[in-house]
Amino acid sequence: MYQLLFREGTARRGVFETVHGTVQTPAFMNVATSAAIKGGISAGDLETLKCQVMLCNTYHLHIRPGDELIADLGGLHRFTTWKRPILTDSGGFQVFSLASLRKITEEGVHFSSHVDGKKIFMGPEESMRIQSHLGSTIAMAFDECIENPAPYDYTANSIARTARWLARCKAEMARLNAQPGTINPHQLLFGINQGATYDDLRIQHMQQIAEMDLDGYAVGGLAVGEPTEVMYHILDVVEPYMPINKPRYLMGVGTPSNIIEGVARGIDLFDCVMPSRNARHGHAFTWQGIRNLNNAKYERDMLPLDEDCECPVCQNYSRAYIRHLLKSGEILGGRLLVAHNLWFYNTLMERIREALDNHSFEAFRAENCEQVGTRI
RNA sequence: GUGGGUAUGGCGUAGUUGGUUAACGCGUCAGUUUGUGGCACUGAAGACCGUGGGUUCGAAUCCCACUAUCCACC
Repeated sequence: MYQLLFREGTARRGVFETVHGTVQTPAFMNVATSAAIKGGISAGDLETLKCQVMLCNTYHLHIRPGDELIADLGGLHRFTTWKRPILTDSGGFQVFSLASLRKITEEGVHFSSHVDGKKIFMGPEESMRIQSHLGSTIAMAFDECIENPAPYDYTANSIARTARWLARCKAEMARLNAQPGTINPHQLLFGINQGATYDDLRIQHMQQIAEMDLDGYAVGGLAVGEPTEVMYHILDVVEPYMPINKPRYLMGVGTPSNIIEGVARGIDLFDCVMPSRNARHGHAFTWQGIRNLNNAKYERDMLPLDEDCECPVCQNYSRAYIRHLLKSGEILGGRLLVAHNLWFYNTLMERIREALDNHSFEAFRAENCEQVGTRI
């Protein structure tokens, strides 16, 4: 149950109640594709890092270790020991990212497993069944994330099919939630807006799925190669058609400034692999911008990653030590950077919420966002 | 001491019927990364090819000497 507390311009401050606890929005969901944050961060660490929601992936967990196995073991919460909300992505994005191995039909998508090449079929019902087995707090609809650029006609056909799939997702989710023995009988379902970069198709599809009265709405198919201004434009275009009393999720986004600009355009939830992936490649997000800890200039730098950061890493470790760990291939280097970056992202959201609470979001945005002044 | 082998960017190597800007891996330096098929990807710097002579239009490549190093033998 989402409650919109108030708005500053289009930006929203809200509270999202779930069976696994409350989420203060705007919020960033920490990506744990295979039921683990890459880089060695545990569920216990995540609490310390101020994470509110963990995000896992249907496709990956279906392939390994198998959703039925996880169901037999009591679901994702018990499996991972994470007690707060979990959102599971539907596998729809893999239709896009594994494009060379797929075949899309009205029924669903035929994949080849990236692990062993085995043929896999996933459609709306399969995705809902898997996510029900996982027992996540929020299930995402099974959609097609259209690649960029995409022809108009292809996009029009695709979003019509994604809408039909959504109806099937909703029916199947209702059926599964009502079944005795379901791990999370209150599992929520979010629909996903598509339409590539076409204003009219985006609006048309948003209107269509808004009528289905789902538990939340996501904007998908963005940050897939289009210019940032185009992404912002699509958000501006779609926002008026998103239900006001439902949480809104911008999938896969983004940089700190992308997130601030997303909040400014009425988005409540975000997720992105950047803080973890970039950390593994040596980048630290800081309030002074990105630092590449591989750079030679940090060789003798005994300052913390970010002098303005209160995270456990910055309280204890120096840039020089972390650079050494990275150069030596020690996994601790990546682990410390991932921890710092997740703290940074979760703290960014905290500061955004504080700014909203103080009715100073626009000032915060102007101070930090690259669209206006640029720091992060 | 005798015989034989080897000497190519920081390290390890490729490169001989002599022919345009000497290749590769690692390392170094820098960049990329947006619902994660990723200790990934892209790019850059860096060598007058042990030293000195010689042959040749032309030598990392052939010849001589020297130096260093390795192996075997006395």
